[in-house]
Amino acid sequence: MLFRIDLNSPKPVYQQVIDQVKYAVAAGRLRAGDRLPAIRDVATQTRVNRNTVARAYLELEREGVIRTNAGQGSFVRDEGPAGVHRARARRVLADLIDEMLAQARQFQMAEAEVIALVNERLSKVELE
Amino acid sequence: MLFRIDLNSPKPVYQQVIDQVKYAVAAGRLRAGDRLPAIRDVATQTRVNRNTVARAYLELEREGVIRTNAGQGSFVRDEGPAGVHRARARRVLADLIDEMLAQARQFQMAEAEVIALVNERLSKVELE
DNA sequence: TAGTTGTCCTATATGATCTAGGACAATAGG
DNA sequence: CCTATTGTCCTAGATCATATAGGACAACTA
Repeated sequence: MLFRIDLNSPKPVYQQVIDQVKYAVAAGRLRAGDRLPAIRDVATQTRVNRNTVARAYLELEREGVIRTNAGQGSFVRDEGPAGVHRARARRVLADLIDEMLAQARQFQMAEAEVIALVNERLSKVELE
Repeated sequence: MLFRIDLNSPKPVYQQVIDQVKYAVAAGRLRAGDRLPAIRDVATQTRVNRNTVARAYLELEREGVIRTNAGQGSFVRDEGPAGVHRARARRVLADLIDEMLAQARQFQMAEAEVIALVNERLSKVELE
């Protein structure tokens, strides 16, 4: 696992670390039990203060993505029963979609136009 | 035109004003030539400092959404030949869609599953 | 025992955001 | 001409999030 930090990004550094870990886990590049690099190592390599990296790891643990123990390091957690997370994921995504559709209605966009736009973005985003 | 400002939102107040004007224009609630409320009036009604509102109006003028003259006020600009407002609406919606797709990717959802979910919500939301 | 690791702590710096209010030119309407 | 309105410009300060800096310590490993 290596991090790419952009100091000029509007996104905070600690958030970039969080997102990159989450993405790596979702993409399968990091699997349950895999160890994350040590906070101080990440800090050195990315030239970021160690407290900033620690903040990211702390948040990741609070969200249940990793487990961490002093002296050992931080490790990707087991997923647990897949069905539960799956249902919750669907609910979260449905809310986002509803919000998007509400905006489309405000713009008086036709249904076909919205679908076309979704497909257009899908082809660009390269899902999975 | 009236504004709804949420001081607890992570989105800056001036950005909320900008977005609400843009959305109103894109949705057709504000049309070319329509006058925006005076900066000081908006500030009073929303209990926001007048400089904050002025910053939003300034940004809207720089983006070509409105034209403004001291002593007169601010007015929605003509669209021009290209359908600028329409294009802006598409961009706003594309951003929302991208955000949604990013979340879907985090959830490791297949493309087909996302599309199915969009269609499911579409049929419930009754677009237009 | 010595080194690694995560954690906690205080202190400081910076930038964005927001507030506060003074001052002024352009405009509109008597 | 006079007055009120409107947008604009200015300085000043408060607050918050982010990030840096480094000291200290407990848990763990070899």
